[in-house]
Amino acid sequence: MERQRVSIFDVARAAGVGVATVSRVLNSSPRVSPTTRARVEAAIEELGYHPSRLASGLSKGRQDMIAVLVPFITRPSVVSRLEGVIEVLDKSGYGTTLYSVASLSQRDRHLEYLMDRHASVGVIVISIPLSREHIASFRANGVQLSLIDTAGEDVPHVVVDDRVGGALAGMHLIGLGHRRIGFIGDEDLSGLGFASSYKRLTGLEDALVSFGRSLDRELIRLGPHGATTAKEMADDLLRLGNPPTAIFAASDTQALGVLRSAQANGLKVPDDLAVIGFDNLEVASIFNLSTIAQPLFESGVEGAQRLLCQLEGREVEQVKKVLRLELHARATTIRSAVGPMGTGLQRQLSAYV
Amino acid sequence: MERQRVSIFDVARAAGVGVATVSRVLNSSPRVSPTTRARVEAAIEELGYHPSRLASGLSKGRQDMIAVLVPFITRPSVVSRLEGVIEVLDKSGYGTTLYSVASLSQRDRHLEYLMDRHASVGVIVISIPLSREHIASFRANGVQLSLIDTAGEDVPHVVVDDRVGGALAGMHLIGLGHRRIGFIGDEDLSGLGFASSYKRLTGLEDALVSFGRSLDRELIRLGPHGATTAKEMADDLLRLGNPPTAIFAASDTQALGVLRSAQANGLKVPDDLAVIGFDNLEVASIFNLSTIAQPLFESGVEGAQRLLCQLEGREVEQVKKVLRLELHARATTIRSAVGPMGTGLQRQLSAYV
DNA sequence: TTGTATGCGTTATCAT
DNA sequence: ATGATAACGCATACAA
Repeated sequence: MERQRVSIFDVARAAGVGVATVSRVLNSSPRVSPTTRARVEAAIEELGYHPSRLASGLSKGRQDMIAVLVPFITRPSVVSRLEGVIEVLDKSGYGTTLYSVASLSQRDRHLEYLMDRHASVGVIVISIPLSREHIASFRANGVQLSLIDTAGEDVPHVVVDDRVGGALAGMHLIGLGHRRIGFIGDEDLSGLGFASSYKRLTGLEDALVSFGRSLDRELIRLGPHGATTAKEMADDLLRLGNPPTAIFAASDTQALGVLRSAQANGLKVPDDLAVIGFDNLEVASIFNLSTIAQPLFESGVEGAQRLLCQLEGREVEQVKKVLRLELHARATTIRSAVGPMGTGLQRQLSAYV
Repeated sequence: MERQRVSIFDVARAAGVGVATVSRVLNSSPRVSPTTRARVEAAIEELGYHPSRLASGLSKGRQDMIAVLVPFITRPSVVSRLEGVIEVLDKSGYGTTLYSVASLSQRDRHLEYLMDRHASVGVIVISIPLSREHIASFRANGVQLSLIDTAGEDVPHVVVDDRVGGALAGMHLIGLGHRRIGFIGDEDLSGLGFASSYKRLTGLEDALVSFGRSLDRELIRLGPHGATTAKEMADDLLRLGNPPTAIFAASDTQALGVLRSAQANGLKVPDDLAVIGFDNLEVASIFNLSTIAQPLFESGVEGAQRLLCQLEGREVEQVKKVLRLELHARATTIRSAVGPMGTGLQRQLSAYV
């Protein structure tokens, strides 16, 4: 048999006060004398009382919940960001609700629900582009918004410059003498409009153009995100009559597939093929993979803090916050004593952007 | 300015009916005539009405929310499970709330909150051991429970037999002629009581004992989960006067670290050192890593389905569901034409358990 | 089949 | 400083 819920009324009776006083104690209002406060707190402890968020939310007209909208929770980069978000939210007193979206319809369904102030006070969106209308609706409904890895007009967002990141990778490879540079990136099958892979490619083009060269369409392969498909695309590239001498992968996960392809094809890295990724996941340092590092966890922390900031009524000082990218040149682009899996001297050319 | 919320009352007025009728339509009660139903639905559409989960929950005495308790969201294995859970929950009509726990105090805080029927109708716990008292409390409060990768008396749970998995790995290595087998696993710093690493070690011991041998404590290293620390532990093992000829890592992530260590130390895999992992993450197939495969995503799907089953009032047919483990013998234990990173013949000895 | 009225557990507005 | 009471939006027992 389920025990009866102990309500604010029970506490009030036990403490010999009115419900309003108990409510004041709960919300730490200053307008209550120390003695009664103590009595109430004792009663709360005694009865093992827990306030109902439901009732509180209904009464206040909004729920003390923060929703987090994420795509493809399988991707390590998304998970790292989410981790940062949770870290902050967890000690904030707000509950965290997770909404995973993998398709347009799912996105719209979730967004429509989240517009409701009864659902959450604030929403954190990770890597999912929002339309002007979406943002306007949130605003109209009084639901705060904080964006991570995606931009939005007049909405606090924390991003990196993917295009600059791509250029960084390109410059690095060009500086090493590479002229035929392949690219392996994402094809956006979901229709959600992920742009980071494309932006990184554009950055690569920037780098090439600045050296009087241009992007070779033949050396570009786009496909579903993942190491396995990346390997297949790299195989494809390496089978070309005039294959690339370097490959820039839009993520470390994909770079792993490229690495795998190189070895399967008997190519030495970085001599026969140079490889650079993006993200700087743990696996990158393990495999001595050159990469463009971006602060994933920090982006989550930052995004969550900015939402909390708004909820406290403070203005976010810097609506658009750009996090730094950093080139980590390791053994898959730079020859060292021991090769890409070795422990040789690991040069970290940190190019701060 | 925030627009006024449209409530069930507005809909009732617009449709010229009572609120109860609207409520019946919303909850698809059969006790409403087709014509009025149509009128009400039209009004709902017209006004863009969305029922408030808050109010509904308060009225019903419980929220249509399902909480998911997860540890270390960074681990790919946990993420895969969570992915499965979300996949199912997402099309169930319930909301999904995520609670991440990394410490004992965090676990207790979250559990205490989740006991509340106002917080959620059901709770899914991933990989976190629950005490008898915890389980009893959930039951007393009428909150349904479903466990994944952790056991519980009389509570539906889906698990694998980690000990058998360890034995499987052990038998495989022993069968290949290895006698000095090292183990690299997790040290449970959190105090939460994760046991899978330990169970896998016990399984390895079972295998050794069945061959008249015993576990060599000298060859065991436990440390914080991660590829980097695993590499360090492997380095340590390989520096031994009489180093192991094979290493069983408690997870693929850790096996990656071992692989890295082997190459850094100039050891050929699998000739100088055989390596086997656990989980069969995507990275395992990419790197041709031998491993004990467990159905991670499926465990999430199964766990979520079992909770939904209970919520529909049906009994879960099989309280303890054991998922199958499978040995994938690949190039890090079995010599092939191209070695661990190659694409040679990939034998998959599937030992169903 | 449909409408009325009450309760769910809080917060907030009044009084006192 | 404190207490009584009206919302909050919905579900449901009861009445019609």
